[in-house]
Amino acid sequence: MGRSSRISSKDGLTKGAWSALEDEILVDYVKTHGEGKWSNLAKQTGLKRCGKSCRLRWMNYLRPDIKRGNISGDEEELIMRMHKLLGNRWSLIAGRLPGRTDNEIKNYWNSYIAKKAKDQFPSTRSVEIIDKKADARVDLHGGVALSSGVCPQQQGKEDVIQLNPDMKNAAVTGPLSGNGLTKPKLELSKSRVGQLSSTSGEVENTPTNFILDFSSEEFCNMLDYDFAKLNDANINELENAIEAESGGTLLNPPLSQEIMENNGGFSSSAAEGDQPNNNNSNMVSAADLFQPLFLDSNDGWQLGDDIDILFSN
DNA sequence: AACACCTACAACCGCAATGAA
DNA sequence: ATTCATTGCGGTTGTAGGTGT
Repeated sequence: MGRSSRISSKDGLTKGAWSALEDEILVDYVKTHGEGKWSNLAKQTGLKRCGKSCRLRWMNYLRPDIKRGNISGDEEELIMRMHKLLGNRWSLIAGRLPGRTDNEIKNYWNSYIAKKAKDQFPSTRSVEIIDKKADARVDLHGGVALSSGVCPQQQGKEDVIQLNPDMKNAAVTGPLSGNGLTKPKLELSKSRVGQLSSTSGEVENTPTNFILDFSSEEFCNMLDYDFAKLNDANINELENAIEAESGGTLLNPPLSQEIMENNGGFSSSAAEGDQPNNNNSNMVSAADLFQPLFLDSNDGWQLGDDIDILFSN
């Protein structure tokens, strides 16, 4: 499997599948010189491979401690849990699975777990959160983290909401643009981000600051919890909110003080390290959670494109 | 048997971070 | 402070082998 054709590039380097002889040269080199200095390898051994290719071959295939094939149930469970927590940070996930490479886990995820999860929740609403800045991505499917990238079976039906680039230091608000339910966008201002973060710790519990003080990970955790309980009623509410907001007017009142008080773990003090409160009786519904996202468009927010949330059927 | 399609996975690519010069 | 090389990461691609028709 994999690639087999051997190509010589313009600079005389070989690309494509590695031969047994090349592997042998690489292994011998690493035995003698240790890992690293990959660029020197080609020079010193005459191997017609770039350093990058050598490193990849060693890390993903030739390393003696690599465990190959048959990912166990325990490993799979761990991968799923880690992915739920970290998104597509394959190297971090691989770091928790001795002998497994990031490439292997990525391949396994893309070819097996994602499909399995899709099959498991074929008709459930899904939500995908993408933190482009942190390079984190979480797909929630009825509360279960799914795959990276493509949301299942709803191509052309995504609603996109773009949030601020850094949950810890920025507000989440702004006008929706786009064409209604098909692809609404939530926008924000990076200049405003600076203003708000400078008042952190002193600000009142406005809905904006409610979101403001969470790291993207904490925010994802909140969404994970809330969306496990997402039902048609608040899906509709959310969709109505998006539709109405496309006119650019204030749609929903801010989160009530009552909601804020009932969710002490979600207060602005979370910035100091509090974790989201997972007590059911104190849960904010998905619609409540997202109400603060739809604020007055006259605020002058500009586009920020570092975090996406996709709602999909 | 032949062909088309699917799956698994090795390898490549582009980008960002890091460190040395 | 800047430039450049190296390293590491995640996304994507290409292909052998498997499976279905």
